[in-house]
Amino acid sequence: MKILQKDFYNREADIVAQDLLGKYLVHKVNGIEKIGMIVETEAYMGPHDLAAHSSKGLTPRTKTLYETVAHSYVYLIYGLHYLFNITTGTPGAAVLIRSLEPIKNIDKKTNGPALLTKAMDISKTQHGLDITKGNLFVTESEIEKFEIVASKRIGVDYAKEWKDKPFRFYIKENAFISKK
DNA sequence: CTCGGGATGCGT
DNA sequence: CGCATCCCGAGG
Repeated sequence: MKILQKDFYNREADIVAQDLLGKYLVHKVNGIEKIGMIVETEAYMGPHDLAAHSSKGLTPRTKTLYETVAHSYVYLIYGLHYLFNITTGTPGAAVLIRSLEPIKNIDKKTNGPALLTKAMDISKTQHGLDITKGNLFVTESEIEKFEIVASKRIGVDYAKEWKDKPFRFYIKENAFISKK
């Protein structure tokens, strides 16, 4: 199946976030392909978006956000959970993958941003990788048409005028949406 | 060097 | 609702 290339990611984060729905996230681990269909995402638009890590400025942590397109941005939250993002066209912008529907070789829960990183074996080791080649990438799929729902993002109530913006996207009535 | 907070999940 | 439990950025 066709691997999504840089031109796909080199657009605004909210566009990429919606386009990623229904695509397959693939991670090859020890020769085994773990595959999940992306069913829920969130867009973080860039430094002006107060919910985005890049709004704190260019630091060692946010370097990948500023300087790459189509790379993985993985970080530890609350001291124990890894979250997986993909950098997009605007410097400082990224898409958070929030939920997957298990497709192949998945033996853990995937309906949440920290759950799917465990199930897909994604952690700090996978930070900063080029997502258009190597063992971690996203492919096209033959999923039929579906309806996209937009809503406010989760857990960003501190982000002032940005907290209620509709940058969370998910496939309507999919069973693997992260619970509210 | 300290200190505080955070894009969560789970059990109560 | 409380807890697990850690990295990073700001300030001294």
